[in-house]
Amino acid sequence: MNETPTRDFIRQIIHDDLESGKHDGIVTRFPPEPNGYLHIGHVMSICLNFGVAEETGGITYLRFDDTNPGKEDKEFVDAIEADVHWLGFDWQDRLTNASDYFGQLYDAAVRLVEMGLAYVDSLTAEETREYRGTLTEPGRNSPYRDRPVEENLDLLKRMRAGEFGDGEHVLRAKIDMASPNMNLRDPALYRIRHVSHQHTGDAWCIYPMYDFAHSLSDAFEGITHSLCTLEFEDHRPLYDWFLDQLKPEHRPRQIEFSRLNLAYTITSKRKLSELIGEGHVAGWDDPRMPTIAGMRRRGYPAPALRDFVRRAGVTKKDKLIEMSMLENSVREALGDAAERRMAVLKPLKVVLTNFPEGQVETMDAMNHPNDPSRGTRTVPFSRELWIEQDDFMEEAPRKFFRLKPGGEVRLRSAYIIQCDEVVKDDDGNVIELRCSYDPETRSGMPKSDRKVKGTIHWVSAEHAVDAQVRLYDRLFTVPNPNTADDYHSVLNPDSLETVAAKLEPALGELAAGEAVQFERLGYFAIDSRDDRADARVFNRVVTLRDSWAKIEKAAMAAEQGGS
RNA sequence: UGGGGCGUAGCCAAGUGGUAAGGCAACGGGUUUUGAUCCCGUGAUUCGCAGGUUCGAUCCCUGCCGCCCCAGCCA
Repeated sequence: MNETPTRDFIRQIIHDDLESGKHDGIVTRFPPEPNGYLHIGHVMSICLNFGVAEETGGITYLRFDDTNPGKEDKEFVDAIEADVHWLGFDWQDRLTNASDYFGQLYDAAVRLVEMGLAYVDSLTAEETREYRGTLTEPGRNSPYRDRPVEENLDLLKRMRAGEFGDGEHVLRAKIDMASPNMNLRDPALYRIRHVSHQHTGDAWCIYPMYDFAHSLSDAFEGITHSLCTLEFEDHRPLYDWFLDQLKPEHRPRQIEFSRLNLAYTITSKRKLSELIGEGHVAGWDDPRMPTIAGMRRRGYPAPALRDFVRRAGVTKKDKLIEMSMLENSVREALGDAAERRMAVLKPLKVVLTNFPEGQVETMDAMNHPNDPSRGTRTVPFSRELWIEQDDFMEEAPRKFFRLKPGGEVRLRSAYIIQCDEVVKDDDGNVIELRCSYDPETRSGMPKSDRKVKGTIHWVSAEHAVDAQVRLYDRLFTVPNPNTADDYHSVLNPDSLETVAAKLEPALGELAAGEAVQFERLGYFAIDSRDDRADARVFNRVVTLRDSWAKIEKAAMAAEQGGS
């Protein structure tokens, strides 16, 4: 897997800044708000910020943007740290919080007041909205806008001292109420919130707003390039305004790139949280969730996620990337890494009528057919086997290479068998196949290379390990659930199917965290939450590509086309 | 109808004055004891549209069209 990034427009700017000597080293930051779990969109930002620093020998801060106590939680802090580490990045001792700078931020606010560039406003929230104007009409100055500096200073000190209730006053920058850029219409700098903060406790009852805190925190940390998403583009004039007025030692530059959206998913923290609350998924780490925790539990390898965002690229164009691109990265990573095993998801009994009762043979199966150096494992073989229901068809089309009445098929790493008799229950359902095996066709024997069209997987019934296997599909039925009137209406009711599977014995001892390929089916990983030694639980990471499914689908479409 | 962005194949994405890289998907074919992997091959007379400048434009200019973001004391 190629992890070398192409030089996107941001890396080009950084390259140029190093070349020109504008900067001697690069400093970036990943600044999540700890109010939810990280998702696939954040992976892009993490890889960009940490990646760009790694590539240039620079450094990256993990800074929690904790300016809004009440919405933020320690659980999210811990999850975010775990997720960033798991993705493969290390901030070393550079873990900071916006709250670390509350003192400096307050001093900066006082300075703005002293410079006549900020004032305490006493309008209500509703009044403020009315005064702000609209997209097409300018706003009006607040009647409190021209309070004298001394009065502002006094009021600000008393706000900080806790003399006022929530919402009574707010500190605002004095910029331009007629600006076509709404962000410049005297934005709020501080609001009163009598809420204790996870880090600062009750030391403060006024908290800084994002724009003010972010711009200055970047400056305090010596961030050279502050990379964020497109919706902050028209905040940049404000970001720069703080730097222009306060002239901190370091001057960071904000650069915006487009968010990464994945088809058939949503990344709104609010909606994700609702899915959990309403019980549509089991939690933030449900394997169907587009969260890092969910994808990890599902079994996506971290390198696959990194590869995926590298291939998606960094640009300013809105993107909605197809699921197949992510799946390709996952399959590519697992194709090399995962050892092969056999498992039957929907079992159908096969009895080998000419195989001695009670006899057990031991087959050698390759752990990785594309890499013989990874050795073999033994698989028991006996008179009664399980095969996949889908691998038998009573009335099969010509192109069906699997088992059919009177037909032959090869059992992977074992013998060639022939289907002699189909046993049905009273309702006509096929419940058992009576077959005969050809003793001369055992894998490795001279006659084993006899030409047989199909090869299917199997598990010896008496040796099979029972397991629950969870088959996941996309969470939504439409590519862009965000455009639906109500995303609930496009939830995929079949996003999870649970089956009672039969596994080859070796899978009973598989270590957690190790993904394997169930041959002909897909990649599977042990569920980190529900698996037990005596009750195995596997998650399907992703299916294998399936050209037979395509042929079937095409055939069905042709039939319906009514020729 | 204010401001800020963006428009290159179904989805991503290079190229930015010299005659359209690459990946994913799709579709053919070959190898194969996974209908997997692997390998080979197929796609833009054209870069949102219309004019203009130029010997020559995806790239420069003008106009138009479409999509996204902004009216939290959220981030």
